[in-house]
This record gives sequence, structure tokens and C-alpha cells, in this order.
Amino acid sequence: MALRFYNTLTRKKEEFYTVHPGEVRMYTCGPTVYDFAHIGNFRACIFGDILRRYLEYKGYKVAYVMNITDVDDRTINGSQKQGIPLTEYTKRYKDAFLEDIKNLNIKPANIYPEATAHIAEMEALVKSLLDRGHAYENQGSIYFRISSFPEYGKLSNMDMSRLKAGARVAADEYEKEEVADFALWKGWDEKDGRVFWETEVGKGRPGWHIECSAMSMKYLGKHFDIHAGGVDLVFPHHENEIAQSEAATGEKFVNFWLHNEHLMVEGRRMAKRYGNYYTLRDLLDKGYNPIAIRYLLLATHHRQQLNFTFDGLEAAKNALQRLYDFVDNLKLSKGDKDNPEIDEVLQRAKKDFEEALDDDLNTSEALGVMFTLVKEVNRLADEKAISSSDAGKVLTVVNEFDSVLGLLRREELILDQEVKALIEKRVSARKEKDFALADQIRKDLEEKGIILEDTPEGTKWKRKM
RNA sequence: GGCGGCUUAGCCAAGGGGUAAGGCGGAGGUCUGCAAAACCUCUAUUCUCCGGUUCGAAUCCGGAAGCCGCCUCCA
Repeated sequence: MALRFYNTLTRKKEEFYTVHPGEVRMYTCGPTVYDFAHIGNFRACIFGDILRRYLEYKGYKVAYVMNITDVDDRTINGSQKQGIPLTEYTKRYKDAFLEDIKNLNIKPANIYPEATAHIAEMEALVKSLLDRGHAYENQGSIYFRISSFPEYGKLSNMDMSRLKAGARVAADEYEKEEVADFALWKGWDEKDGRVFWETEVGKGRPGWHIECSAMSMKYLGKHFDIHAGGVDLVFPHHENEIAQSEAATGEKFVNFWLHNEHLMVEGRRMAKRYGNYYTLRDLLDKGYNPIAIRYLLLATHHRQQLNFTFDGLEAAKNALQRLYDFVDNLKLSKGDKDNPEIDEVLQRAKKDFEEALDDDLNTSEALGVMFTLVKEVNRLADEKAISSSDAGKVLTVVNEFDSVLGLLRREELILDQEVKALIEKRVSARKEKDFALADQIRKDLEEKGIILEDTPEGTKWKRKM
């Protein structure tokens, strides 16, 4: 089966194709660096990561760009409250974001362009929109005229003529010709303080949407393959990006628009404004393993809402442990007689795994395939043992799967001398049938996060997750 | 009001015309000094409800109920 994605633009699953043969250019809307990102934000990052990794698995060369929004109301307010320059304020959160990304085993994008470093590109884009009559100036700000772009609404399936002025339509929008027009460039305001740029389109700062158009086109070209992000961005952000970009270039902007659903908490979308969020740091401080969080976030299909619970996180951790135990046991396989069924099991697993991900990145099903493989191999090992060469083949396939899933990264397992000595001491105690001492050592080590397993091959240990 | 989505076991979650993947939890068992760990086996006659289409419906169509999202700076 060919690779297919659900495209928000066409509202159906479409066979994937690229603008340039063998090469995928993709862009994901990244964080606004005014605070630590919450795990709902990271759901989008993990979705982008799986997408990128699977495209690479399929043999595509991927150029991946994720922007950093470092100038908007929130970053300006935040820096002013702390009385520090905008860049100093945003740097802290940008660094934190990159650290979080690393903790979640998300492969870095090729570039993380910052809005403030691309003012000239945005200025050029705004000028071009003004020249073509798609934008107008009013009281120092420049707005996009949606009436000049008849296709406006094609992504979000919105009929602008029926737009109802809801509670969230701000009262001061009178400067615009139509309510749905949006700011490309915001004229300087006292509230902006020292945050402004003197440009040919005026003194001020960029609107939100323009940065993604300017930066994605700069790094990926006017017409590229994939643009991803959370569903909340479909309207207005992505709709506006399309309008700006296509109006300015006269070309189709992006072929595939992919969106992930929200992370929920107690039946409601996780969001800063509801106060119902957890940052990655919150969870790591509670002792949760970042990879278990990654597991949780990718175990549900990306177009499905996912309710976050600590029970769910616990279950994810235990599932991950099963995977780790499987890999560890494989590494200890010592048999020398090959099991003829292994090849068939592996072949089927690979086929099923790829079919699952080919179908709109069905990560839930792909995980199911992984665990079915675990069960089948364990069963074969249980029945008549597998050889070390069989185990090696299985490990190769598991690692191939993991090049997409990214779950097998573990901390270096290094035992210090003291712990080693304790384990030795316990082994002797058991030989001498001093089980009270043996159990005490086992308990002490468990408190240190080390779990011991007595197997026919001797005592093994592993780190508690 | 407009647009869109969801409802599958105790919990999480795939599937989407041919007779219910997978994980967690639970129950048995193998191994073991052991209530540890690991591994194995079992764990939904049925998919929110009511109609319809069909040889056949969890799946398609119509309706109802409940829940969620977007509708101007939010992943």
C-alpha cells in the first residue's frame, strides 16, 4: 500500500506525492517562547517527529523546519514584566524548549528559525502583498484584504460571509475594512515599548501569521510538501498563511496540510488559558520517564483527542517496560539452533508495521504490531528457544521500527562499585540460604531504583523507570 | 447560530461491509528459597441507543442522546 495522509485541505486521505522526487520539505508551527511548553504542545512536536522519521524510514530525504515565535503580545508582556530585553526573555524559553525536545527523543528539525531574525523577509512579503492589492494600510498597521483572495476559507471550510461576530472578535477592530481581515504588520504602539522595527512598511512589528509564510518559503520554497500543526491552527493561522503566501506568489503554497488533535485533561483541551496543563518539567519533577510520556503521546492516533491521565501515563510506563524487557532478553539469547519460524514472523511484522504507518501514520496500530511481534517471539523462545542469530535478526527489525517510534533510548546503565558489591553479596547470601539478608539487599537496591531478577542464568538487574 | 469530530472490555486504544488488533489492569500457570522479576495462557457472542439498507452492519444511511473542538494571535 502506498503512503497516504489525511489532508485537511481536501478532507480525505490522499496518496502522498512530493514536489521534488525523493525529497520532502516540511514545516511545523513551533512554540511561542513566552513560557515553558506544556505536553499538549509536545503532542504536536511528537506527531511532527513521527512523520519526519517515517518519511526518512521510507527513504525520503527530509528537510524539516520548525519556527520559533519570539515576538507577539505574550513575549512582549513577559519581557516587560521582568524588565529585561525581549531576546533575553525569549532565549530562556527557547533553550528550555530545545532541551525538552531532546528529553522526549524528538529528532531536531534542520532549522528553528526565529521570527525576530526574519523581519526583512516578512517586510518583503508584506510589500509584495501591498503591491498586488492584497493588503492595505490603516493607522500604521497593514492588513490583508481577504476579499481579494476568493479562495479564502478553503482550508477550514469556513464561509466568511456567514462569519458571526462572536465574543472573541475584539471591539477595536474598526480599523479594518472587514472583520475577517487580519494584521500583516502591526504599527508601533506605546505598549510595545522598545520592541519595534523601522521598515519600509512602517515602524512596528510583524503580525503572527506572516512569520510562518516568510520563513517556510525562505527555507523550503514557495511551494512545498507538508505543513503540520495542531488543529487549533487550522483557523485562522493556517488559513491566513495560505492566503498570504498564495496571494503573494500566485503559486500553490503547500500540498499536504496535516493536523493533530488536542491533548485533553478531564474532558477539556489542555491549554494555558484553562490552567489545566502540565509542562514536561512538571512531569519529570514528579519522576516520570520522558520516554513514557512520548509513548503515551504517540499511542493514540494523531487525529484523535487524547485524554491525559496519570493512570494512562503509568500504563504507558509499564508497556514501555515490557518492550525494554523484551530487548534485554533478546540480547541474552544464547541458543545456537535457528528457529525456522522467525523469518516468517519478522517478515509479516515488517509488512504490517509499514501498512499501519502508510495509512495516515497509524501509530496505535504500529505499536500493536510491535507488541504482537514481542508476543510471537517470546512464544517461540518459550516453546523451543531461538538462537542468538535469530535474536539478532529480531533486534534488527525492532531497531528499524524504533527508528520511527523512538522509544528504545535509555539512560546509560552503569553500575557503581558499591551496587555491584551488594549484588555479589546477595548472590553469596542466596547460596548460603541466608534469604533474610538476600531479601534485605534486594529491598535496599529497589529503593535505589535497581530491580533484581533471579533467572536460571543468574541474577540480572535493571533500572526502575 | 455556522463548520467539524468523537462514543469499542474494568481502564487506554486500533479496526470501519465477511464475524472484535494491541497495551494496562486482573485471574491462572512456568521458573524460583520467595508474595520478586521475566515469560506463557485466559480475560468483549459484541462496538451509546433506535430505525433502515444488505445474504451479512461495530463498519453504510437516517434519527436520538452524551461529549469535544474551531468560529481572529491557541499545538
